[in-house]
Amino acid sequence: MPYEHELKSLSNPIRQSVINELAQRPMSVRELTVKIDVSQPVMSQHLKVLKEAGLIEVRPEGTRNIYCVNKEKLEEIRAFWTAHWSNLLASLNEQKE
Amino acid sequence: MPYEHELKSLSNPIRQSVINELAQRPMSVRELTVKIDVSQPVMSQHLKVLKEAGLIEVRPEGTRNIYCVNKEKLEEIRAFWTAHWSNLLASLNEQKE
DNA sequence: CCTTATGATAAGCTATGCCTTATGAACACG
DNA sequence: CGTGTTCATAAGGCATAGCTTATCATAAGG
Repeated sequence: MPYEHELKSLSNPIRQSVINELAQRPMSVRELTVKIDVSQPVMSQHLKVLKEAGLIEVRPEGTRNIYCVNKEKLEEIRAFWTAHWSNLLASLNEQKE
Repeated sequence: MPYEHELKSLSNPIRQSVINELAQRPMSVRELTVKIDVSQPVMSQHLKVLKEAGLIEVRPEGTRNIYCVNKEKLEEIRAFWTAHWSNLLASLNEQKE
């Protein structure tokens, strides 16, 4: 099963929120900890998971680390899931007939 | 975030395989343990999780329990995800312009 | 009945996930 | 430089996930 790692990364509420926030605009760790209500180390840990899954990227800017989503990756995932679920539901419909 | 419970259920490789198998046709626990290579108790435990998430259903047939996917539920989830990811990627595209 | 097949569930163990607290590194700024 | 801000990461703890083994219930079939 492809994209297992990515799917698992996205199965956590905080990380889902991070993706949602970063889809609006790039943000520093500090900003994210304020928007989503978590401690700074927790945020860094979740960001690490998302980064290792290739879902987000970092760019240092002075003392701050600006995170943004990896657009290509998200589009890849969307494409895969769309296809996968189409097949799934297609099989299901064949069962009935 | 809606469908969190369902998404989490689907974030496990064995449970993903179960859904894939049951999308082909309804199956007994025994059949599933053979197709996917796990012990019977493990399979029962994973089936319980999927059932509690509303993704599958059971029907007793003699000594066997036949499991099948809940088609309506899967279609609900697909619809939600499609919409959610469309919004996500739409926001992303607005960032660039 | 007795036996066999099937499957649910409990108990116990280990690994993992996610949090806290503490610390150190890197940069900006006076 | 010294100080403050931002952030990553290590260490430790606790809850949960997921496995094994063992057991029990139910139905079919002689």
